[in-house]
Amino acid sequence: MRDRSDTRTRIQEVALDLFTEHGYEATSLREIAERLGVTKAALYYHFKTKEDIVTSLIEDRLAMIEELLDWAHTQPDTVEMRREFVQRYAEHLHQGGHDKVMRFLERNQTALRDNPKSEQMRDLMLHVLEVLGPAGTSVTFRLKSALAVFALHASTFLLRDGISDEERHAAGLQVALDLIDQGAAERHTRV
Amino acid sequence: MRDRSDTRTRIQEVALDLFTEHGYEATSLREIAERLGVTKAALYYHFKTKEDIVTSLIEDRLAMIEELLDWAHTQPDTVEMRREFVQRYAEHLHQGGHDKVMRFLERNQTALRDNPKSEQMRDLMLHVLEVLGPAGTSVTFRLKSALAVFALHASTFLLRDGISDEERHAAGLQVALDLIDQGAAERHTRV
DNA sequence: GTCTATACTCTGATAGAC
DNA sequence: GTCTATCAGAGTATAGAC
Repeated sequence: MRDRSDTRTRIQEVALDLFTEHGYEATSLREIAERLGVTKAALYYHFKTKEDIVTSLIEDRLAMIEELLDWAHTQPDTVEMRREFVQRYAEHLHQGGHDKVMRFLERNQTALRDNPKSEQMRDLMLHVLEVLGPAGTSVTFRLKSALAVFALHASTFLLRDGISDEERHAAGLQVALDLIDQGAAERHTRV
Repeated sequence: MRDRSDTRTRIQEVALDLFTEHGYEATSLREIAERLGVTKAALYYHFKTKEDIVTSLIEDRLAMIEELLDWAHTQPDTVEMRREFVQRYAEHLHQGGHDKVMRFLERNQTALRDNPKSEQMRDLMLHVLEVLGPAGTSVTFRLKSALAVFALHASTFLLRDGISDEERHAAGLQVALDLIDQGAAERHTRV
């Protein structure tokens, strides 16, 4: 992956920024090219289509979640496992800009709904939610599990004032773990 | 507002559906017109621009949140007030399809970022978060307050299986109130 | 209040020179 | 690996008939 050209990487970075800031559909290839100081045609040398840029952005992230899910399926279904799962998830999320990718996907869910890789991501995220809040458990339990994941994704931009990214991540993780613990207490109180 | 023509209302309904499902930018006026069985030009009789359709969709919602914020500012800053605030917010949200509007806005944040009414909504939502988790309180407290609001917005589509909308709303409200209560307990544990 | 017809702009994408 | 030139299609929007 690192033997790719520098331009290719720069295209990915600029595209991710613009897609997240202005939206996928609202960002034209002309805009990306302009910010890079090249022409549209140059982009087409590196990526066959606009959709291909998105695909390249998502792939690493998909692999990481798949790996994490594989691990979870070898573990017993306990609170400790779910805590550990959330911790690993958070760790991976803040590596290699994967939180940026998740933010991009969240903000462009609808525009990307026909993108195969994006569908795959939605599918994997449902599996993540299934690990943290299996079907058959109470509604509030499952909702809290989903919120735990969202807390990790959103802590970066939900907390505004002058605090560092590390503090944001720590707060997100703490709140997520709190939600997991609460779930454990009420998990079987109603179905 | 009810003295408006039926066609106008139908345009709003179809537009909201398509904007939410396929995304704002990805939805063309041709698509909306086709689904309604009219021509593009007919749309332009009722709305001056595509952006105007969005504006008309948001207005009611803006008024309701403003009203709620006005109420909050006459109240003392206590846990009871915040619980009451959340309950009223939830009630308003599920009236007149306002949850649909919020979902549309959440899913199209980026595409709508230059829309004045959408900016106004973001601004009001920051005030809502400020009521529930004032600046100066702990980071986790504020994050939980934000998650409480998100729980209300998201309960409708975060819970998939065969449960009714009423059950979804009830679960969302319960989880939101839980988060508010927790915040009260830890509010001053750190700044 | 809704139509047809049309103007104009921008989009993603391709072909072929350097 | 990047360029110029160009394409067809779709976008929003307008003018004017009915």
